[in-house]
Amino acid sequence: MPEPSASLDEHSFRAQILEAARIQVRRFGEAKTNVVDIARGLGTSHTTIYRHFRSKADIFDALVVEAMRDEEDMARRFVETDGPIAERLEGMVLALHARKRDRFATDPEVYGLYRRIVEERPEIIAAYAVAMTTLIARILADGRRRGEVRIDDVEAAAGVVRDAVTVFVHPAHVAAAVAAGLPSEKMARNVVRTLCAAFRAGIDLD
Amino acid sequence: MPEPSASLDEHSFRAQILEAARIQVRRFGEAKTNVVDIARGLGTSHTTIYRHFRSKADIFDALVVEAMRDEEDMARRFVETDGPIAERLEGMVLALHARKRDRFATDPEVYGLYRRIVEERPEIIAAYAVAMTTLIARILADGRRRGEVRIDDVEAAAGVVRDAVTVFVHPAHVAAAVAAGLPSEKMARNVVRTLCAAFRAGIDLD
DNA sequence: CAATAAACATAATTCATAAAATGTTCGTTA
DNA sequence: TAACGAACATTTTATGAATTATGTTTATTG
Repeated sequence: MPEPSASLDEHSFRAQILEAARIQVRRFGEAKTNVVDIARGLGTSHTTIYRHFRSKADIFDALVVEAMRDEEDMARRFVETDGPIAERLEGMVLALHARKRDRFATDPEVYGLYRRIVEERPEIIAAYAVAMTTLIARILADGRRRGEVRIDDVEAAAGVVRDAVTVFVHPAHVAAAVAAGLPSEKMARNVVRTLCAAFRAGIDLD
Repeated sequence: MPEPSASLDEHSFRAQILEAARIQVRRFGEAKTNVVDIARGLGTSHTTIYRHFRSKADIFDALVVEAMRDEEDMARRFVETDGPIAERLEGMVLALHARKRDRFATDPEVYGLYRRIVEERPEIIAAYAVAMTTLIARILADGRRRGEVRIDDVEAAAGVVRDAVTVFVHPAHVAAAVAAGLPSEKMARNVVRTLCAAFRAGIDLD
């Protein structure tokens, strides 16, 4: 470890910038948030911020990526838990849905930052999808090991779960579902139960 | 029938306006299409168009609704066909996906009109969802009648299918999948097969 | 020397105003 | 008299100058 404190400072400074940016966006919206204001919120100049982030867009991206990591951490808890995979998958999907719903309701401006990522950063979305699919696959592999399900291709089955529940996890769909007052929890539960019923019965996928 | 020809003319005039609008959008894009230009394309004045449509937005909405009806008609063919429901559901979903993919590739400007509807006209989306769910329910009911599947609640099961395949039919997802080069057909087939496996095995839904 | 901010160039945004498009009214015509 | 278009009011958008924001360079400071 050549410089542990430098790395630590870097991390905490990044976190401070992100927190200052979050506060600005929350109060004034994405459109009216500029880098100088973020810097003022930290009592520094905007030049300093550009030593830690390449651009304003990078700061906003980082806020969304941070939220995605939090979700991933939350989802991972269902991987590391014991129990029937039907319960764990259902818990994971409902937790992801609830988290998004909560963020949309309590922090709409910050939540809205997802739009840029969905439109302009497909690789970030793809990476999130890969991470989530991996977590799902671990649960399914667990179920197969315990003889709870009969799945020949765990990867393909995980892809099926990921695709089938996307509508309950994708930020745009969650926002629309909340606005429409849909019974998303019930709908998501039904989808997960159906998928699990198929896995218990056994399926052959490509 | 008081005035059959008036209604017929009305219908054909509407269709002519929509066709003129489609040509304008295709050539110059949504942003640069105005009502006067659409009227010029028909050799009439914009006032005449306003006798048939309340607003420019209404014209664009109608173009999207027209495409949705075409899709619904296409989907209905799988309801009215004989055969195992697994094949019919798979055929329906793949056909809907292929239609969107085709429209996105060959007519991107007109395809892009869906954005306004998704953002600002949730009731149109909801009506489309209801129509599609009804078609799916008819296929599932058919399968139950023939003893092909064991489903206690056909409505709930149809909702499950609708939600699970939304990611393959929603215009935004189709565009993203095409852009990313995903193997959507295979993914969709796997989802439909999984759902049908569950229905064959039997499921109890809320 | 490492981190910072002042100063700067470039890009984006505002603001005022002109132009054009949307949507309505009403007289004309077939 | 039913449909149309000319003329009109209102809203939106295009235009260009002024301002503000972004991102970089350079000098300063602790």
